[in-house]
Amino acid sequence: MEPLYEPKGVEERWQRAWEEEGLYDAEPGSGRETFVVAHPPPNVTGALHTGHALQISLADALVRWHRMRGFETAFLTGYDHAGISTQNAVEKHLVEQGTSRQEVGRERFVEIVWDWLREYGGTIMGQFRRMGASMDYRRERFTMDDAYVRAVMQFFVHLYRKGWIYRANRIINWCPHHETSLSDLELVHEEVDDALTYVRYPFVDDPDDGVTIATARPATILADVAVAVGPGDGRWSVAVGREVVVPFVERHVPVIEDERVDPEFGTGALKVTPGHDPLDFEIGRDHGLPELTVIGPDGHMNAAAGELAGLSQDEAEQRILEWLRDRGLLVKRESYRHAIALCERCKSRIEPLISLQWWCRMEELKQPALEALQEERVRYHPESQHRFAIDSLETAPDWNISRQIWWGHQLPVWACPDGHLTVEEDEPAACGECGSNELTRSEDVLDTWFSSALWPFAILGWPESTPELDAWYPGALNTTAREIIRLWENRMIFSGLELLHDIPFRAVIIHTTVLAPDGRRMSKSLGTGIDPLDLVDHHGADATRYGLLKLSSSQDVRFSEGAIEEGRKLAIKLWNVSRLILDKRAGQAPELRPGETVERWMIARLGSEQAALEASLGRFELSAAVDTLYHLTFDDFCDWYAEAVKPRLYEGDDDALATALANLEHLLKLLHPVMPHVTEEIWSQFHSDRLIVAPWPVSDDHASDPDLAALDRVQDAALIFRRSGTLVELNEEEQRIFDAVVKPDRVKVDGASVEAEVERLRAEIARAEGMLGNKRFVQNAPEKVVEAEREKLERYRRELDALGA
RNA sequence: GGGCGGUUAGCUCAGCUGGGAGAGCACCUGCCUUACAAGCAGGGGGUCGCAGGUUCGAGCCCUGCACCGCCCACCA
Repeated sequence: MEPLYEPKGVEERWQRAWEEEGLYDAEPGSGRETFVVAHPPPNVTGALHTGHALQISLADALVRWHRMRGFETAFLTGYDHAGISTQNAVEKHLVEQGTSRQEVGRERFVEIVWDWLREYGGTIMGQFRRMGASMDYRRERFTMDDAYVRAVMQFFVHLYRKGWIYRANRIINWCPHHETSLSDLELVHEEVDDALTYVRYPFVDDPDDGVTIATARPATILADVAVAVGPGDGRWSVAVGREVVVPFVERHVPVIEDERVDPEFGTGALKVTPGHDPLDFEIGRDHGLPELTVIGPDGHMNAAAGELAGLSQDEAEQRILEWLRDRGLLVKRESYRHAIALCERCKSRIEPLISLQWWCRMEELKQPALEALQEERVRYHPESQHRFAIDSLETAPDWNISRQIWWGHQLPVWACPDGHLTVEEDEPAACGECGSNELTRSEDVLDTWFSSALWPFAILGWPESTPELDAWYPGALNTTAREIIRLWENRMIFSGLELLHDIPFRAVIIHTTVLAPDGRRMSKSLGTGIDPLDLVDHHGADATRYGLLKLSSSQDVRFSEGAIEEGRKLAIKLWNVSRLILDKRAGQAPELRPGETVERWMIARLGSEQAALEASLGRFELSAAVDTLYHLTFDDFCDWYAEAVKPRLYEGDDDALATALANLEHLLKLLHPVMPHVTEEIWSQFHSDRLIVAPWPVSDDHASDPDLAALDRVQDAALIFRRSGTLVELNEEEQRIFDAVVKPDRVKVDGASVEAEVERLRAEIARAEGMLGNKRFVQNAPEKVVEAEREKLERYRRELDALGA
């Protein structure tokens, strides 16, 4: 074996071999128990980021573990068309080429997107491979594949026919740049310095008096239809029921009472603008107020704004403020810092606009999903996220599923000139109501998440009945980030239950958010991102996987390269200890033939640590799993076992060699799910088959206690010797281990430290005696705790004896 | 404003149902020991955010406070 392990090259070679040899492939109908993971599809234009890398490390470790355990394992992948994000990228590209979406038109634009995707899309799958993700890449799916589109259409028609999809004017979040509506979940909020303007609205019957309101958006005054005050607000009781004059447009509107008005804010009086504010919209609906619109889809003042039509909102605001000043109605302006909504893609300020949109009723759809969550047929991990998921679903508002963009699944809705709507999966020949054959298709496309919601079964061929669907639904688990719970996870669950009457997966693993080293969120725009491919380049995919898993213990964690370096050290250590054993192999076959204490001890340790590892993996606690592997390898396998048997390996002891090979095999298997490449490379040195499909060792969680404890005396002796230079009496076999591992003739010991050691032991003894002398402790503490304390006391006394004190 | 999480060694973090305060990195000391100096062995370093409470016993449980982060959110 090469003295130095170089992951680069080796890793890529195995990635190719595994895939070419079909070892990632899954086939339905094997009859074996299945383990299916429909991995979250990355955006087709996306590049690997830390979140993906962690997600893959996590899912792939569990997948590889199950594959070795003999499950029929399907790790499925593909791409999401990512409507707005992809459209953005292509639009930017068009602008660079001196044209625009509007200029080329819709049909041509969609063609260009496809061309563009063929050229620039899909790079991320190569990056998944580079992480070692053992996905069945042959089965890659895309949410815009013909078959997938049919699934989406069928879902829409299904919901429509059940009466759960409807069209309604609602106030929506409008992005003036993209000229589309956005769901609440596609917004970001940002604090800005603004002004709060106090304006007096004169009473109709007493123009010298009036109601003073506060507004952050004077331009919307033109669309005011009422002034609202809190019920029973003494300050304004004289105003309620009277009419006031809306400035500039001089409209007469009522003063109403509504409990949604916050009396603490401003003057306690709110101008009601249903056309341009979500809260006002609700108030307007409840009070039967008109809904006026003075701002158009482009964010400028529209025709209804009269002489201000065509102006930007800022310009309109200036004109209105002038008007108010001239008439003494401008009470004051004060600086005001507040959060406003922005489009998460282009950061344009969101316009709340009234618009005709398609909605999906949640009331009925979510019920079975809620039951599934409450009964824990689907479980989110960790538990706190389970509660959050239930709460999110309970409070889920109706879902705005239409988008006014061009890239996506066009709604299967056709209108005739009379405005009748026909909803069919395929283009109908004639209007379902009047028979007109002059049909035009709705220009809207569906929210990207509407198609994502079908991912776990649409990729298996639904709505067709396929062997894959039959064998692999429901799947085992899904991994994702916290913020995706509402957007995706919950929606997959209710969609699966609605269409297939079964949950899509049993577990959802909500993974850690990896923050930048300074504690901020990793983001391209902040420049705080860490490119996982750089990590892979420098340290290897194994080390990167290990490191990310190591970091994945809590909800949020700061990235630190130290974790990755730890992984790299582990790979190197494993490589080197393998060289020690394998370089002496000379054709010897692995076989457990333990002759000495230290060998039985190592076998027992492998068994007990395997049990610990399996427990951690079973709980999806990969951080703990990785920690177990590290210490098993370094402390037990290398520092004790390998050191102890080394002399016998050099003597050419066949039993020791065969046993060492078998123990190495065991260790490689345990490490493979986390560090697949280096383990496979070592495995290949003494096997012709592949570790990736080697059987997982038979679980041995009751490794015998005597074997596990066999080295206790030697390890104690080593500690005493290294600290104080005192040799403890050992039996012959223990002495051999001691000599091999501790190498006492090579250790220089500072005699003065005997004193310190005696001191330490006396202190420990005093502490233990104190505890055991405390009657309350002895009476109340669990028996095993007291017993452990007694054993400790005895051991300290023995050690003190051994030091001759 | 709501939800979740965090505050433990210089740094990044473990610490399960209360009973020895830990790991990795960094630092110090000694070792080129025939797998590994990308290594081995040893060591220093922490009133476990603050204040109370429960308990024989609290990093862990309870109450309050402070600070930090993430997610969510219609205070005009």
